[in-house]
This record gives sequence, C-alpha cells and structure tokens, in this order.
Amino acid sequence: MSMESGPAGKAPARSRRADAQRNEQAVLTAAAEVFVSSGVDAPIRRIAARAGVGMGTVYRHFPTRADLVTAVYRHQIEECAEAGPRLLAEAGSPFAALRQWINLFVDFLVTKHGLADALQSDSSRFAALHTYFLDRLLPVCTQLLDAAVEAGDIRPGTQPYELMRGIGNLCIGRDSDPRYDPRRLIELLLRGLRHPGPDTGPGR
Amino acid sequence: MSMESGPAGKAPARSRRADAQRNEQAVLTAAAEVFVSSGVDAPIRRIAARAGVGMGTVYRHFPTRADLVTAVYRHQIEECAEAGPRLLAEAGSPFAALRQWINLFVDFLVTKHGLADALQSDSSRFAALHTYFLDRLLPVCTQLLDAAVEAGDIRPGTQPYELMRGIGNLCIGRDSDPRYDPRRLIELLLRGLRHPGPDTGPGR
DNA sequence: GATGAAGCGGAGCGGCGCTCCGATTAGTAT
DNA sequence: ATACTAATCGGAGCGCCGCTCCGCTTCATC
Repeated sequence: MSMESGPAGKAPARSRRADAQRNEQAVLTAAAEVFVSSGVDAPIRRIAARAGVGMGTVYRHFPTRADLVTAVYRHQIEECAEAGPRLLAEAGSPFAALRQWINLFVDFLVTKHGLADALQSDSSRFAALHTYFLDRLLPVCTQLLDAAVEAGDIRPGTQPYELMRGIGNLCIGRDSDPRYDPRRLIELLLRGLRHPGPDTGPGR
Repeated sequence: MSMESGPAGKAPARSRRADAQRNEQAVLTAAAEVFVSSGVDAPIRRIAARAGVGMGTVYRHFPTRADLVTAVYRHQIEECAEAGPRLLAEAGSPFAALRQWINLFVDFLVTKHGLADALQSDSSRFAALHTYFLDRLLPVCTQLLDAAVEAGDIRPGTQPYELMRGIGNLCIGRDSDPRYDPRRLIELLLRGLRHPGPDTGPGR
C-alpha cells in the first residue's frame, strides 16, 4: 500500500473508492469488447455480465448508453478532432485537408459496428452521443470548410452541420454489403463541393 | 345475400372469407394511420387495437412488419417506379430526368416518418422491405443513370445500387431538425455526378 | 475493531415481438 | 332452416429488453 490515496499523489483520483474505479474500468473494457462483437446496441445486461458486475453498476457509472459509447470511443474522437488543425497545416491545400479529415472520420465510423446508425437514428436514446460528437467535431469541420472556402477551393454556402450529418448518414448500414461503399459517395459529394467556376452549368 | 360467393363471379376473390378481407383492409387502414402518427416502428399491438382485431390477425395477413409497410406504401412506390420512364421521355435531358426522379423519391421518403430509417437500418427486421424497394426501383434508377451516361451528362462508373442506398441514407433522421435538409446534400451529390470534362481537377 | 456511507447487484416492472391453440364464425351441403 | 367443418380470429404466454429501486456488502476512516 503506497500512498496512492493521498491528495499529494500525481493522479487526480476523481473517484473515491477503489472498487468503484476498478468496476468502472471493467465495464469500459467489457463494453469495448461487446461493442466490437455485437455493435453498440448490445444489451446492457450482457455488458454487465461480461464485466462481472450487476446492471446497477453499469447504469451508475454510465447513466445512459450514450455515456458508455462516448467513454469507449472518447480517445478516437479526440484524435479525430485534433487531426483537423494539423491537416490544415500539413496538407497541400485546405481542400486536401478537408478531404483527408473526412476520410479519417469515415474510417472511424465505418470500423465501429452500428456507430453511425446510433449517431443518427432515433433522436431520443442517443441524443447525448449526437451532442458529444457535434460539440467536439463540428468546430473542426467548420474550420476546415471555412478555410477551403476562403482559399476558393469550394463554393460557399455549405452548412458544416449538414455536411457532417450527411457523412454520418452515408456511413450507416455499411456492414457486410460489398456493393455499398460510403467512401465512393462521399468522394462524389466532395466533387460537388468543389468550385467549378462561376456557374454550375445547365442542370436541365 | 346475392350470389357474390359463386366461383363464376367476375372478381378473382383471392381471399375466401369475407371477414378475412374486411379485417385485412381494417388493418391496412389502421396501420396507415398509426404510421403517420408514430412512424413505421409503431408497436404491432397498437395497430391491432386500432383496427379492432387481435394481434394474431395482423400477423396472419402480414407475417413481417415489412409486409405491412410494403402494403401500405405500395401505391406510392409504384407511382415512383412508373414516373421514371415518363420523366425520361418528358424531361429535357436524361440528367434532368434523373434529378426529377430523385426528387420524387426523396419526397416520398421524407414524408414518411422513419421510413428511410427502416429501409436501411438493421438488416434483419426489414430485409423484405429493402428487397421490395430494390426490386421495384433499382431497374428504374439504372435506366435513368445509363441514359444520362450515354448522353454524356454524367460520368460513368456510378453503381445504381450505391446511389439509391446513399440517397436513402441521406434521408434518415430528418425529422424535426431544421438544420438538416437532405435535398441540399443530394443536390451536391448530383453536382459531383456531372461531367465536368476529362479531369476531376487537382484535388490531390 | 467499529462505524457510516459509498457502492453494489439483481429482483421487478412495464413494454415489445412473435407464437400457438382453443373459441368463433362464414360458407356450404342437406 | 339446420348442421357441419374448416378458415379465421383473438389474446394469453414466452422470451428479451431497458431501466429503477432498495436491502446488502464492502471500503475508508476513526
């Protein structure tokens, strides 16, 4: 027993009791595993069982399912958010940065079973998840979009929120259907965003 | 009373008993009403109650939820399918026809609560619905797309299935969010589809 | 050790999809 | 009109789920 409990320790130790912290971690680990195998819609009972705790414990640490999902993927969302400014500095053009960032975002969504579905579907149960994604990523997307507009790469008028939501929507239900690859459609969207000159051309 | 039961009658009378036909109609009507107010995910119990029949009756006439949804919207799907060739003949260009057809499709999806969600979301429960839409509308979309490619309006290489699915996805979750209008994104997609010339331009 | 509270766990409630089978007809033959 | 039979009906029942609530356990402290 070293002095892990002391307030002078380096860890903030926001939680008080040791078993509570252990359990929270166990739930997080179990949830990550279950999400991979059964999607983010997996029954809470199953996650609790896998973590070796009761359902009450899961609900205490993560009152809503969105809280659990958020906690599991927080690192990756954070990475994605931080990649925005970096890409803007590194990439050859704001448009290239936007495209690469969107690719990152899509890769993230596509590799998590049902994450995109959960993000958009019914507004009630996952509202907090939706909110968290938006809080963290919408400013990044806005920055990239504005930069691309200012550079003349794309035409103005596109709402960042609408774009992000559209991208999220396009990533829905990709599982196990080789005929559907959201990336191709998103590439098409980006083409539509580009500035072709003063005029759209005759649409009819 | 009269000889409506005779097999020599003109009506094919595919169903045998009169009450069965009445009940089927009652369920259809009730389902249409409930879908409007509560979306296509509404509990079967509620639909049965509204129709004044037992759940068994609903399930007998429409074994899966998809069958019920399909039956309710069959007319409109049919109309949409028939509009394809007509637009191709009437519109100024194949591309214009494609755009107008897509607008029809989007209007249809957007005005039914949760229809787009059901179409795409989890593959299991609504598989038959997905299939029906595809059987009926994919050939139409393919025809329009091919015509537009042949006319040089759009670039080749786009898969009709992917396009339809993308459009369906973009229509998901539009309910009560004024910030999101799938039509704007679909317009962007169409722009991306257009033939700008030999080259995409340097997007990197 | 004693003690108080923080934390735990699962029984229980309401809701849902779907099935199954005894009760109820509609239609027919007499 | 009556009897008969098979088609049809209806809802009780089962399993699964989300979520809550509260008596019991265990940790941290004194």
